[in-house]
Amino acid sequence: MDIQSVLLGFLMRSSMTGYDLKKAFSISFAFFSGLSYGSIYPALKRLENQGLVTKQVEIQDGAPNRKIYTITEAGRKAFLKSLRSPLPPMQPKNAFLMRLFFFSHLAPKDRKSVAMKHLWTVKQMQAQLESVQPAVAAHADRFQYLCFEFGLRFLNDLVRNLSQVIDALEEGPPETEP
Amino acid sequence: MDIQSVLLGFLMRSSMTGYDLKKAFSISFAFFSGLSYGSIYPALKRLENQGLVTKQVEIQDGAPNRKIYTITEAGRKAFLKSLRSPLPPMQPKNAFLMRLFFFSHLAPKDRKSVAMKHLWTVKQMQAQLESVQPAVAAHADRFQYLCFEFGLRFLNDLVRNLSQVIDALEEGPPETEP
DNA sequence: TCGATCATGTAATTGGTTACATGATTGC
DNA sequence: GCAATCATGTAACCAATTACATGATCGA
Repeated sequence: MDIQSVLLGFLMRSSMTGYDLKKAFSISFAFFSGLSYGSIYPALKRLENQGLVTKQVEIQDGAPNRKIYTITEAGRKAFLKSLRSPLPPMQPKNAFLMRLFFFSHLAPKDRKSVAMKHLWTVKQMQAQLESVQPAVAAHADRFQYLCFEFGLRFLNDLVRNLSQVIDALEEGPPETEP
Repeated sequence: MDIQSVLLGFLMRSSMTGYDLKKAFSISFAFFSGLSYGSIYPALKRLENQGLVTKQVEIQDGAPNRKIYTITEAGRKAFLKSLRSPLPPMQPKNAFLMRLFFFSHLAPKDRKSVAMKHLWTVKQMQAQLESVQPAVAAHADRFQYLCFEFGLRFLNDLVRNLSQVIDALEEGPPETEP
């Protein structure tokens, strides 16, 4: 799902500014993605050119004028179409696996160190996601909560998987000690 | 791990051409990444400029001259350094979760359809990875085999996780039928 | 008084992909 | 005769990030 469709998805519920959209996105997708203004504002411009959203300008004094974007009928149609369209083939990129692939070039203690550090960061993510549970439970709809639970299970599985790798690392042929 | 380090990683074992490197990479990393000539050749040029590899040209008649790249001492050092360097914070991007997040806008049967199709593609990947097992067992070193096993478990877990999402989809409040 | 929040946007840069351009050899 | 393999490289393009630019208001 491209950025334009995501923005349309949020605008399905209510009209918003680019700034609001960034916040909504950060809260909801913090775990599995990210978005910056440098991509949001141009995307909104494109959506407007394509007639998928309309813009109302609210004049402000101190700050820049707020530009509130509202989804159009065409926008709703486009969003629903993209929501049903086939998912692109996924490639689970994994920086840690790249390292592991070349571990033969590393001393045993370095291998363990790299792997353990990675496991630790994953556990950090896990803790962080768990800590958000009350907020999610309060605001998410049924499907958004399913996303959250998917994330929890995903990280749980990842921790188990990495732990097995680390175990296998330990079991390795005992290297000659000095 | 950036592209340059990966190329150095392969060159640690033996000298190769850009063409060979692409093949080596495709075989080893097909599951979790991809690389094209459009990034390999420029990367080799950068590595050469930085003195991390040297180039020997083998004159050929029909085809373009083969350019065999060999890693230097500086290259080995750089590779080992990058292998031990901290992993960048990972973000498990997931196109399916984006969809799921907005599922409330979809009819129940469309939800199930999208989710089932995704599950099917993941199962395809799983089957494909399993089919490569003999080749991997024959050529991979200990750590490369660990990568392979990680991949198998990863896909297995993903299938379980998605199945649970699909189950929850079915359990949903019965919508009024026409 | 300092940082956060509100609010917009552009320019430079990154890190890739896809398509284009070339052309001989080998196996089916 | 046609597809695949060998072998290099560039140019156009794409989607995104980061840094830059601006500036008021409000709470600790």
